[in-house]
Amino acid sequence: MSLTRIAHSPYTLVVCEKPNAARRIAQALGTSSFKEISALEIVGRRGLPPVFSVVDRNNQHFVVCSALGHLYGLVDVNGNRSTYPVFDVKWMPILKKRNRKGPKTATRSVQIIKSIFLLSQKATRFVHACDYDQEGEVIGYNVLEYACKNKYESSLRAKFSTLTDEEIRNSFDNLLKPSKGLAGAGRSRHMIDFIYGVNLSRALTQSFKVSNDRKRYCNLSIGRVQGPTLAFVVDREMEIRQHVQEPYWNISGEFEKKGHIIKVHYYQQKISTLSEATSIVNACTNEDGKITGIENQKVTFKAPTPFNLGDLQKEAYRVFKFSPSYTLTIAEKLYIGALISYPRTSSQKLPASTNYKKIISGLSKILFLGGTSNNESTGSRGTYTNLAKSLLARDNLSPNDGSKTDPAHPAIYPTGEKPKGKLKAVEVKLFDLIIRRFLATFGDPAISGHTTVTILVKDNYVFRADGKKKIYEGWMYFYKPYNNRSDVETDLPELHEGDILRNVVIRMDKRFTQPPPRFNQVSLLEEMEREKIGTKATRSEVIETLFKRNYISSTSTHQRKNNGIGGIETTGVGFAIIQSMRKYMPSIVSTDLTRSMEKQLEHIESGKAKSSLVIGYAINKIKKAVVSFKEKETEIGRQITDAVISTQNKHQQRVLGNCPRCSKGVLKIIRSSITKKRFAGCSNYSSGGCKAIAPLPQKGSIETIDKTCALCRWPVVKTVFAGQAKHHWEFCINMQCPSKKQQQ
DNA sequence: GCAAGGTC
Repeated sequence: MSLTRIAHSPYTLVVCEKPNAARRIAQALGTSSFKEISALEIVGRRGLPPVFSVVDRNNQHFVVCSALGHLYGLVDVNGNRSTYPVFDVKWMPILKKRNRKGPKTATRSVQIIKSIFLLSQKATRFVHACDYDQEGEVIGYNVLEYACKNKYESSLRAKFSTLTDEEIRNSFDNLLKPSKGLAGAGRSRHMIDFIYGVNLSRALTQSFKVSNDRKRYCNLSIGRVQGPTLAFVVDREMEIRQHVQEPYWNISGEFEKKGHIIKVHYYQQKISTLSEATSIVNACTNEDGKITGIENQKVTFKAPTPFNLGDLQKEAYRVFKFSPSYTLTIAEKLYIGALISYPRTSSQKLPASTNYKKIISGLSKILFLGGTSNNESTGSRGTYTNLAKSLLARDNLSPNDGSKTDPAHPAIYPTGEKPKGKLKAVEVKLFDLIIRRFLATFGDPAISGHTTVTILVKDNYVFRADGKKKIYEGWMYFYKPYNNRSDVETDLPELHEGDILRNVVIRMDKRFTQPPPRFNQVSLLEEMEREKIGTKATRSEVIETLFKRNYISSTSTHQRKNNGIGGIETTGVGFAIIQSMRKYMPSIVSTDLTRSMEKQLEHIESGKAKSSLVIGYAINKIKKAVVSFKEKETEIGRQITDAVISTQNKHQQRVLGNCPRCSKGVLKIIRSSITKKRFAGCSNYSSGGCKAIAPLPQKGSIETIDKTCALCRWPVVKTVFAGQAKHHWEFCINMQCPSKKQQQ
């Protein structure tokens, strides 16, 4: 341990939230002597956040250390997961891994805490320099209170919103008092979420256990964010089921001028009765039209805004069909590879201090060999060389910043670094999307011309024809493979007011009103954003949890409509959970809990309310709910149990689906007596000689999800690897499926 | 094998 090496002079210990921030802060503060000390020298362990020793402009000595997000979390003092209610909780170092056989092993958090403790021993002053938000305040509070031993009150707070040299130096020149209110509010938030979530989750799990005589186990959960999110899906499901289709009629037709066919539609989009529609069609059939108006409009589309995490997730879903959590996982890898900036941001703004030209010329050197299908690279030059050139030729570059901000991080942008190793195909895809989006934010507005022609038939019936033409490509040049608006131009011939058009045909189509579309992963995420539940970094995880618990599932292929692929529907379990919660703890499934909690926390923050009282109130409420829940335990359990068991049975069945080859048998999971490996084979093999066969992964559980591949009609199944339920994987079992060829 | 929130 070489604490002696840094402790020649008295120093201020600076506590940061994450290693990156520590490095930036040390760089900004330090003058010439910038020293990095490995954790190996402090606690004898590698792989922990580095510590920096710097001397600033005023010759003050700083030692900058870092947490790794939350190092402390709440634990149930009792520790028995099957008892509830539990109100006796305390803050403890987060222990993630434990040895299966032996005692708990010290984790990374414990090692970091130990190293910060040692550094704190010789510090004369403490600066809290975590992100300036509620969670950041808590992270620093816990480090200063527990690791540094009661130093929060005497510490000073560095307040900055971006990690630029200027802001950091400025914040250290103007250190504030710690925000006790903010820390109290944050810690209360943890407490309330724990008390509600853990107690109700245990209550649900227990009720299932007792009502099936403890034969089966099913992990059920609910919480302040899970509850309302599940309720969104359940309520939408109800709306869809209760929807009554109403018919309406659409009238369209074709006119002709000098051999050009012009498609027209009746000005009124929906005609509600058959008689009205018929009378219009009858009246207009074979009647020529006269142009009474031509309106030309120039429509401009501003460049897109820089990505924040939500925007990136939406776009990656739209163009690649990546689920939001998958996108975050890939983005994290790109971030760790130093290819993009920090992805968990809600900001749509790029800092003015960014050296755009440097990044862009860096990007122009990147070349994806056969990576993206859509580069316009020429010869051996980089994938983005041409795009970069056209931007670098400009005098000044300013991105089209959006309105959303983030206290801790700028929008997502590529760093301009070249990938060090070979990227996976999905990483290339997401990286390409981020690069092109970044380039496109500097582009000019795109302009297209829209023409609306009004056609009158028998002086009484109004039809319209629309034309669309690209006038100026602007930013779309950079974002080409991913442009949303259809590039299809609808051409109109040259037309003038007063022109007579020959009537070719007028027709009507019967349509029906549609129920609202099912949520997909992205629209559910958007709903959570709108209702302000969860955070940018956790929303997609919560959706994954609902899948993992079998509360929600992807709709079967044949049911896919409206919003296309990946609709989410609720399962029987999801229904049962929401029903029983609505009965016994209605606030947990509505967004009210979040709303009222936020209000209480604001009061704590401003000093108007005491956190102990707010938490006491929450405890009281949960106590009452738990009592009435326990009384009805068997009754609730029965409701949930039926749903759980039928879902479990469904998932455990060995039949994967109908055999697409012989259409008589079913594909079943079979274990080979020779190789002991499992595979899918047709039940019609011995009697009918059907040789349909497909390999299956040998590890993990295989679940049927009532889904058939859209391309080859073979069953689609889901595998979950033990302990990694988050990363379940759906695939068509047919090795010859065209979808597998497309992916190569 | 319980929440939600940080970060790797």
